[in-house]
Amino acid sequence: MLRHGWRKVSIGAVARKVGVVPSNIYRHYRSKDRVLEAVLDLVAQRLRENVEAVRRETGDARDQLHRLLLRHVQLVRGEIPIPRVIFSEEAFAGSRPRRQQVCRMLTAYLDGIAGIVREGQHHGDIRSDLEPGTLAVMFLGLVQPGAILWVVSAGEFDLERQAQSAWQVFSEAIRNHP
Amino acid sequence: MLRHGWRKVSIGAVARKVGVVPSNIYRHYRSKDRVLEAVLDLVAQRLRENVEAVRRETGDARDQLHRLLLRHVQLVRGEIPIPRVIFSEEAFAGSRPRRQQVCRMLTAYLDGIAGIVREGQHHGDIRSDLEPGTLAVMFLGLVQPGAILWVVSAGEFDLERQAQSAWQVFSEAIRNHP
DNA sequence: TGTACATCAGTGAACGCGCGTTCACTGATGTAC
DNA sequence: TGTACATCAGTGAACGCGCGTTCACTGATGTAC
Repeated sequence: MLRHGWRKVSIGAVARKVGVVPSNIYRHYRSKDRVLEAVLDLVAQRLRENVEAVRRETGDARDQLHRLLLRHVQLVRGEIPIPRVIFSEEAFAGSRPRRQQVCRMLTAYLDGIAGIVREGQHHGDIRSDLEPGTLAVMFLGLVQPGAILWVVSAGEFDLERQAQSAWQVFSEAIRNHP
Repeated sequence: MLRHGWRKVSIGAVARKVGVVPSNIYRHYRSKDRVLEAVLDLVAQRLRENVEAVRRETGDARDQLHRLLLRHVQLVRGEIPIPRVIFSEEAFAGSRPRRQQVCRMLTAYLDGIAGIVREGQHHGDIRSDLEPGTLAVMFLGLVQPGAILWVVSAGEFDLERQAQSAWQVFSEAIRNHP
């Protein structure tokens, strides 16, 4: 539905997707912008869930990051194409409050990632001389360019492969060698 | 001008920027899509120039990549905000031929980066066990998430600092230790 | 040097489409008594 | 159990704005002779 970015998504398209007539959307949301708000909330929730999930699944920080990476790839490839949108400039499509919402959401996600990194540093699994914030942003960079290539190439680019290869390099780079 | 993505750029805005009346644009371009084509050509040229420039400036592959990174940051922050657009999903804004054009442009840029990596591997400066293509995409990932954060945070995020820090980690990771 | 004509960037008015949004109306479901 | 009423998701028609695009026209510049 959002394969072409939010701006290209008409209320009509949303309505059709839900099996309803366009005007009906306004029974549930004040405006198109408020629909976007709701979708962004949904994505923020997914991101939070992913961070929590990997923390439950394993204790090792680097393993947590690896799993989070795979989940992130799934999110990007998944049925809600908004994540692609969020991690791109399309974030600017909406109103100012919407942009701030995206900013908060990204910051929260980065905090979650940085939190994992910090724990890994305490446990001695991750090099302590690297700033958690920097690594968190780099972490996003492991998927993002691949995601764009995947989209632009109409699905031809092998996103999983790229993510895996990039992860090997990154994982090795941040590893603490005692 | 393109601070809000191509879809938000009206022919009127383009015309105003050039100091001309909207209808006049059609004396020079058949349609809005063709204007985008021209701008994309311009950006492709800038990317090519950057790769060529850093090859001239220094012989060391890792130094070339470092310089290219800084130039890339400048391009993203520069007056032609299209680069931001290209490295995001906004690439989808245009028609199918436009998307393919973006795809070709990115591929060419990645080829240039991979070429530098390959030479560095031959010279023994960069680890030979890493795939040049993978590293090229990773290279883009050193800037891209930062670029988006910079945009979404309305210029508050320190893009240069992030790029520099990320580069340290990446540079060290691909370095060949004899 | 001067005149006639072609060329073409530039203009303003108008058209038309897409799409977000409004509004009066309907029909089903649930609740009060 | 049955009737009256409120609530609310859902509908279709219509409005209006933004914007890409067209068109007839103008005015300056350059070229032919």
